[in-house]
Amino acid sequence: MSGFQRYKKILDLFSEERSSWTVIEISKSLKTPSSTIYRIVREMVTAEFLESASGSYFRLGPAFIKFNRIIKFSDPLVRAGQPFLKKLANENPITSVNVLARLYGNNVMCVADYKSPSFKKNTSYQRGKLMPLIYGATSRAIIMQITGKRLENLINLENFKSDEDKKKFLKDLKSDRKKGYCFTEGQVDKGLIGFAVSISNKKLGIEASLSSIFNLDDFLLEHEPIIYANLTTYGLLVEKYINEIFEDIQKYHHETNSIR
Amino acid sequence: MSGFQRYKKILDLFSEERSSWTVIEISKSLKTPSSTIYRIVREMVTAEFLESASGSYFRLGPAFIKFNRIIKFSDPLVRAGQPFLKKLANENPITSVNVLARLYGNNVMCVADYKSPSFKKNTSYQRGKLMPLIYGATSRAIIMQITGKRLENLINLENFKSDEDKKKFLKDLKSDRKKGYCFTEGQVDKGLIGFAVSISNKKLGIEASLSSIFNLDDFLLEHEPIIYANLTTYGLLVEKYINEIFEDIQKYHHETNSIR
DNA sequence: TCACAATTCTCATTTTATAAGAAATTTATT
DNA sequence: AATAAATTTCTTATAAAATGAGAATTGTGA
Repeated sequence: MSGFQRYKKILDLFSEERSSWTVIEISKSLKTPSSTIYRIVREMVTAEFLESASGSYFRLGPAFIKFNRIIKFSDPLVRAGQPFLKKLANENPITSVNVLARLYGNNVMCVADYKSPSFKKNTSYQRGKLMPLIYGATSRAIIMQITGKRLENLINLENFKSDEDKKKFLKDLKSDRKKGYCFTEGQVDKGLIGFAVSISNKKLGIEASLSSIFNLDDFLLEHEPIIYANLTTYGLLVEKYINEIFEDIQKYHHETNSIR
Repeated sequence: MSGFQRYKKILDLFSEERSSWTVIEISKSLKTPSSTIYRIVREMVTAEFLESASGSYFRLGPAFIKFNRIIKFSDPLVRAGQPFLKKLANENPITSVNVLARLYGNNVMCVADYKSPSFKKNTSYQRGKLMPLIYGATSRAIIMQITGKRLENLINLENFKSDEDKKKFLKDLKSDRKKGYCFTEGQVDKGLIGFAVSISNKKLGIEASLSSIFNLDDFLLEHEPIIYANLTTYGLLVEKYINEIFEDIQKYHHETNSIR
């Protein structure tokens, strides 16, 4: 264990289910002497990546809240897309969850979400949540914009039930790519149906999607055209805004560089 | 520069105003050879604490979104208090911003916020934002629960305009502590007025506050009793729920420890 | 395709981390 | 209040890792 991994391994122990650990527990879990862990934890507490709670427990520190905020207010995708999620929710014909998600390494992560107030069910679509790569429209609209070797590598890391499944998946991907949008039913949460469009910006390295998720019970076929129209319109707008933000950033860096 | 600081120094460069940096820029800024920075940045990209953007720029990575989410769904204060912010907003006589904040090291940080939809003005009260320690009711309700040497140390780090100011501050603190609630006007944002109550849990090491912020223009004296009643009622409820969550955590750790 | 910028690699040297156990401090118990 | 137990820090020789200069490689835009 060396370099940043030393710290990362400790942070990775913390989860929603298990959000506080003692040094002894960490030490046992990582098979590392407690004197070493004490020193490392102390460092991380100083840096506010951990904080000490009661009864010699430690939990994740405020640094994450702080940096999350910086991302939220500066990430071009979130900045451009966030405002449209509420609009989508209001204009969709039925109650919905609306999501911006993007590819991070080999995972799809939800980076912003807005649920209509009347949407009661709990869903997997919440900012920060990792989504399965090959299930759900949200993810599909992301990977359908990826091709060639890169797609192959991504897909090879996934466990398909059978080779048939994999072939079908790739075939669907191809036809969805042509259409420019996609939908899936119950792949992530039972009783939910999702529609999504791709969002991308090559210069910023963004491979993302905008999606609306509905209760299957509420859904009627006649809703479909409106849903697609909304997603397509707002999807394009988000891309346009991302581009504007990109240009702002360019200009800003140009200015600050020339000042120095 | 050693240990975790090595990484922290780099992360600390990123801000809302300047959210992407090239290796060369980092290297200049930290006066460290670029070959070293390249290595460190690579490590952090692997760990998803940074990610590469376009044009050889790097920005904060998805790890922060992930860990922020874990905190949001597991921090006892946020879990207990979040649901009441909306209720407060609905039951307050005038449009308001409602905030849970807590002491982190020498800073007060907002950890949850809910703005009534009709509240138009932008405010400093947003999750993740650091608040000044000695200004505003939000902060006051936190430090008024701290006494003795600890209070002295905290206060000594602050820059008061004069010794008079400092004395007055300490005097106000004392009387507010007796009352159990406090209010301030325009100390953080001009034209806003804030009311707050203390929230604490010794066992969990939580020193926090619940506050409602209003437009000064909307405010009438007759609103005051209702505002205080709401804050006090919900404040107590939040403390009660924090306690319940604490007991759940206890139970959970007891179970998981006895299994091993 | 070429030139230039970005990134990785190599390696001798310096610096830092490690872990066992002792010491100190804090917390719980009688 | 005294004692016991648990938590945390400190000390140290030794092992391991980081550093940085420069070379080598890769990527990129005209």
